[in-house]
Amino acid sequence: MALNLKDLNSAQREAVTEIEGPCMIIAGAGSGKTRVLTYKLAYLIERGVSPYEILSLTFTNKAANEMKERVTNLTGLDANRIWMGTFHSIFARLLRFEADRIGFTRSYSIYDTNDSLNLVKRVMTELEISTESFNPAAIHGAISKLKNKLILPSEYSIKAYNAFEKKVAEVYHEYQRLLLKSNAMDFDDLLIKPLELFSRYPEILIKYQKRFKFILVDEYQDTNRAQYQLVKMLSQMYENISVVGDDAQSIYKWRGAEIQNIFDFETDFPHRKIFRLEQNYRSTGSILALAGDVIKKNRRQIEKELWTDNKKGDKVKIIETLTDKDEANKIARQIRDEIKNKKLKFSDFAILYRTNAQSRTLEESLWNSGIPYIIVGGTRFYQRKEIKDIICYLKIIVNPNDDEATLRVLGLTDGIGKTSIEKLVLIARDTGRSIYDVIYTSETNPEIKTALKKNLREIISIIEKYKTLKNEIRLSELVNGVIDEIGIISRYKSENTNEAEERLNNIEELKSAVAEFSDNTEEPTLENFLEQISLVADIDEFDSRKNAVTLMTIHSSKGLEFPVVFITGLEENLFPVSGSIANEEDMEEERRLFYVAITRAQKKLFISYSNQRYRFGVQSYQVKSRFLKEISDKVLKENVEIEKISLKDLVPVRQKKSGISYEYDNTAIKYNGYSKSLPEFEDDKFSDIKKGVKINHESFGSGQVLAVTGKGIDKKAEIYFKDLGVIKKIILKYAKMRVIQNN
DNA sequence: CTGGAACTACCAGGG
DNA sequence: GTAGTTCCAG
Ligand SMILES: Nc1ncnc2c1ncn2[C@@H]1O[C@H](COP(=O)(O)OP(=O)(O)OP(=O)(O)O)[C@@H](O)[C@H]1O
Repeated sequence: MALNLKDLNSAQREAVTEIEGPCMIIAGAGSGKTRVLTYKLAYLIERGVSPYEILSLTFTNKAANEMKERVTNLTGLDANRIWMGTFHSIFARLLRFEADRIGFTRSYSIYDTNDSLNLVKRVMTELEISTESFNPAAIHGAISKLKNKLILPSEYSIKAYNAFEKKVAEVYHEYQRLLLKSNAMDFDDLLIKPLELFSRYPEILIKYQKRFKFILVDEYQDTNRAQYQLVKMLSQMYENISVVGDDAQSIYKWRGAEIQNIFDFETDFPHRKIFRLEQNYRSTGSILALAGDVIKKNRRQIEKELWTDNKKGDKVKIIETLTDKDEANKIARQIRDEIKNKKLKFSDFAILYRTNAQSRTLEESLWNSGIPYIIVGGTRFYQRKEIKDIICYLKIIVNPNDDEATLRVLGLTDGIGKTSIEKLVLIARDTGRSIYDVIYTSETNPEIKTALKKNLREIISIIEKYKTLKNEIRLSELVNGVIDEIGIISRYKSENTNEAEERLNNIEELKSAVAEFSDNTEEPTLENFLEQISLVADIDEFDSRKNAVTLMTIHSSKGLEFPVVFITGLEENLFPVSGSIANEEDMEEERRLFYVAITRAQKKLFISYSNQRYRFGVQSYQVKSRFLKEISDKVLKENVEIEKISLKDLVPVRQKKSGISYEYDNTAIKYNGYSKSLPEFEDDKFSDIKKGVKINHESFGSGQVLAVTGKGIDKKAEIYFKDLGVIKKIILKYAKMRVIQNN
C-alpha cells in the first residue's frame, strides 16, 4: 500500500519526509503534529525501516496505542513492534533487561507517589527527624526535584545550606539506600537509572544506540533534563532524531520539564533542520484569535504566527455567575440546549478546570440534569484501598525485598498492630535484612514472641505458595488464588454496606483487568502486570468512544480536541492558581495552561467565572481572573460575547422583617434560573433511560433497562440488576443511577 | 489490637 | 467538603 501524502500540507510533508539527521518540528496548537508523527512513522516503515529500529516516545500510553493503531491502518503493516510508549514505560521495560548491572533485579518494584512518601516518613522516623517540624511531603517533593535535575545525594549534601536543605540531604541519602535495598525504583529512578546504566556500561549504551536507528519524541517542550539526556545519548550514533513540540504549550515545569531543551537541541545538534507548522486545522477563527491574544502576553516564547482557513465561527462566550453551583447549572443547561439544537452527542463536550476539587460541583449538576459524564482523574483504580491491598501481596510474591508492600500487608493481618510492626522493622534494620525475610525466618527467631509467630504464619504460607506456583499457573489463577486466600472477599461480604459492595465490585473489576491483560499481552507475567498498572495515567483510561461529557483538568486535556469546550473557574487564586501569583515564570506557565485549554476547542468555547465559590467547605468571594482582564479590546469586540449576571438570576427572598429584597440565594436560584423551561427540561430528564440501556445504580450496581413506564417526573423503569440477579421497578426521580452505555 | 469518633490538613498539576 | 491521621475506650 502506498502511503498517500496528499493528506498533508506542504510544511507537514517536508517534516515527514525528512527522515535522516536531527530534526525539530515546532508545531503550533492544532497544526497537526500528531498527524505528522503518525505519517512519519508510517513513512519510515514503508521505506523498509523495521519497527524494531524505531523508538517513539509519547506523552501518554493512550497516545501511543492510538498512534500504533493509526500507523497500522496507514501502512497495512504491524506497528505493534515499534518501541512506542511514555518515557517511563519504555525505560521501565529496558530496565527489566539490564537491572542487574546496577544492583537491582529484573523483578524490581515500582514505587508510586504514595509508596515513596511512606518511605520518606519511615526514613524520617529512623533518622529521628520530626515530621511536625518538617513536612514529609515537602521533603519528598524536594528530593524528586533534585532527582529530576540529576543531583546525587553526595553532591547535594555539600550544597545543602539551610536547616531544611540539610534535612533533605540526609533523608535523600537514606531514601536512595533503602530503595536499593528494597529492590525498588520510584518514578524518577525510571529515568535516572537508565542514565546511570548507560554511563557506567558504554557497551550497553552502544547496544541500544544500534537498535534505535530512528528516535521520535512527542511533546518535546515538556521533557525534563533526564529525558533529554536519554534521547541525546541514544541518538548519538545515527542522529536520526525528530522532536516535535510547542513552547507555548509547556505546562509541566513544576515537575521538572525544561523548555530550555528546545534551545539546547539547536546547540547540541548543529546540523538540525527546523520545521514550523503554523496552520491550525482545529479551531474557528474566533477561538484562535482569543488564544493568540492570551499567549501574546508571555514574554519568553518562540516567534510563530498561527493562522487558519477555518471560518470565524461563533463568538467565544464568557459567562459570569454568582456561585459555583450556578456556574455548573448553566453549563449543564447549555449542554442540553446545544444537544437539542445542533444534534451533538454528549461526547462532543468537555468541561475543563484548573483543580480536581472543582469537579464535585460540576458533577452534581450533570447528575441532576440526567447528563451522562465521565470524570478523568480522581482516585485511581489501582490506588483504591481494596485493590492496593491485593496488589501488595502480589508485589511481595514478585519481590520479597519490597518493604513498603510488606508493611502494608502486615497492617492488614489480624492480630498485628503497631508494636509488632515496629519490632519487625527494628530487627530488619539491625540485621540489614528485608522485612519479609525477618517474617520468613521468624519461627526460629528467639526475639519474636510466639503469638506474633502464629500471626505471621498465614502471610508466609500464602506468599511462599504462590512464589512457587508463579511460573506454573496462569496469571489469573494466581491473582484469583491470592484474592481467595487472603479472605478479603468474606471480610467485605460480612460488612454488608454499600461501600463494601462497591469494594467487592472493584475486586471483580481487578479480576477482569487481569484477564484482559492476559489476553492482550505477549508475556502476561505478574511482573509485567504490576509494571503496567504502576504506569497507567488517568488519561489512559479515558475512552472517547463512550457517549458522555468529559470532565477533566486542563493538564489531562493536553493533546485532545472537542467540538464544544467549557473552561471554568477563571478566578484569581484559582486560575491563575494562588502559588503562581508571586512568580513571573509560574504566571507565564499558568497563561500557557489557559492557552492549552482554549485551543482544545474546535467549534464553540465557553469560559466562566463565579463571584462566590465553596473552597475548603466554606463560601469564599472570588475575583475575575486577570487572564480575562488582559483580553484586548479588539478581540473582545470581534470574537467574544459576554454574559453578565442579570437581574433574572436574582431571586426574591423573604426577609425576616421587611418584605422582599433582592439578594442571591443558593438554593432558590436553581429553580428560578430554570423556571421558564423547567417543564420541558424535566421531560427530557430521563430520556436516556430507554429499553436496553445499561446503567449503574448507586446501591444495586450495574443493570440493564427492560422496560419504561409512566411519564415525565413519574417515569419508572424495570431494571435487571445482574450483580444481584433480580429485577426491580425503579422510580426514576428518586434513583441514584447513571447511564453507562447507550444502545 | 481494633474500630469508631474527633481532628486536621487540604485544593496546583501527574508519571 | 473529604481523606487521612490521631486518640481513646473496649
Ligand atoms: N493537513 C491537514 N488537513 C486537514 N486536517 C488536518 C491536517 N493536519 C491535521 N489536521 C487536523 O487538525 C486537527 C489537529 O491535529 P493534531 O491533533 O495532530 O494537532 P496537534 O498539533 O497535535 O495539536 P495540539 O498540539 O494542540 O495538541 C485534527 O483534527 C487533525 O485531523
